[in-house]
Amino acid sequence: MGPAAAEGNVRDAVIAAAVDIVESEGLGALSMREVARRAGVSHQAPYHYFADRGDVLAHIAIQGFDKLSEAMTSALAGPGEPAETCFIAYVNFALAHPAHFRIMFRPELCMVETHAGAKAAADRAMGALMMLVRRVGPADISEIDAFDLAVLLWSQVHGTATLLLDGPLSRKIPAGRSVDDMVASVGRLAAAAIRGI
Amino acid sequence: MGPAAAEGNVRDAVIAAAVDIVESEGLGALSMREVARRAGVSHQAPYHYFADRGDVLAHIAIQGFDKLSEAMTSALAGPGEPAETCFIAYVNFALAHPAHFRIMFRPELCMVETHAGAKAAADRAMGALMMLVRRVGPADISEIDAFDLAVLLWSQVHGTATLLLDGPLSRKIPAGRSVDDMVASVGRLAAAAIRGI
DNA sequence: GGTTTTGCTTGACGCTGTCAAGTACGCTGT
DNA sequence: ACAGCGTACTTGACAGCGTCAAGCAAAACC
Repeated sequence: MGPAAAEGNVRDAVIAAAVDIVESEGLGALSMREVARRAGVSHQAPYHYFADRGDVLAHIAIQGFDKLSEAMTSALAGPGEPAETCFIAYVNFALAHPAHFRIMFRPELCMVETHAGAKAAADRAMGALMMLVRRVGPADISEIDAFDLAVLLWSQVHGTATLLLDGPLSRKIPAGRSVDDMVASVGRLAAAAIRGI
Repeated sequence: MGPAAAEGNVRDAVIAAAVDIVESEGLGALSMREVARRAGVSHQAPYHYFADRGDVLAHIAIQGFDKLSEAMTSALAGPGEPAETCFIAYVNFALAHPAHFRIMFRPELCMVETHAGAKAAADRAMGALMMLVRRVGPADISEIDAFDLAVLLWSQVHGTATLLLDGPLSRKIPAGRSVDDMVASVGRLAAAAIRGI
């Protein structure tokens, strides 16, 4: 098979290997030495590109926040009820990129509090969310109310995503019910709830 | 100061030390050897009571799920709009017991999927939630709709709690706004949204 | 063509979780 | 009284981890 770092870039191979491990073996199996092994380089090679383990995870988080921002923005640009399409886009992102999503919201892993790049990427994602609030909220909404509505919306969709991904929810889905169906149904419920405020 | 395992029980001291470490230093600083050190025992003493590291964390999760069930149940029994009081009880539990809460919803840590006791405790908490759904939902609600409503409620409150605890939310709260105020306000919004469905 | 920089590798350190063995002590049966 | 035994640990060892330090071939630069 040869080294996994097929085309040139060790930097990308390291990130890809880390994502791969988390997706196939879980967060608990993630170690930098295993990442290096899977990328086909020595155990210290990753540290030529990243300051430390946290820096690697921070860059995975950045990648994730950017993908999420893009997914939300294009969902907003498309047709359909904005709250509902955004809801589905957010949850689908989490289910399609579980490794990114899990790392993004683990501050002790991705150092989103202290890592400048990760913080900026998270803020960009928050921006996409605020666009949604401006779309679904009343035109004359106050600053405070807009913030509360943003929290409500974000909490709703983030809660669904985390409960599906890491919570007891995935085990609880009634037989014969597809995840997509349930997500869409809860998305409709959420959109209706927001409209009813 | 002498050993931290003041009164008798090493078992309890181990759990308390682990919770203490996570609360003061964060999840990243949690190691069984540090736990043992802080409990004033040898590095292997904890393994006399727990099968392995995961088993310790599973018992912390059990403690957490039981505390959460109790908080939800007594919120439901008390006066006030059930959705709103439960919302506040859930979020307050997360903020008051951050170590428990963080561990409870990290399957790779607390083995909630494979650990029988932890699974059972999580199911008991789900039961408390279902009681809430029966209270706030229409009397003739169908099985499927009750499930979707439960997901909506739980997602809402769980999302708020995780975003406050580990997400970018805690950094975003506008100046002069207390967390309690915001939680209560979002709780009212959520209750209104549920009523409006 | 010598020197610096880049892109790694190899080696070492202390810390980790866990397996294995040892030790001190209270109970129990005779 | 005392051997035998389970309980409640301790001590020791091991491989794997993240990271600091040094080395080293090849490319880039002057």
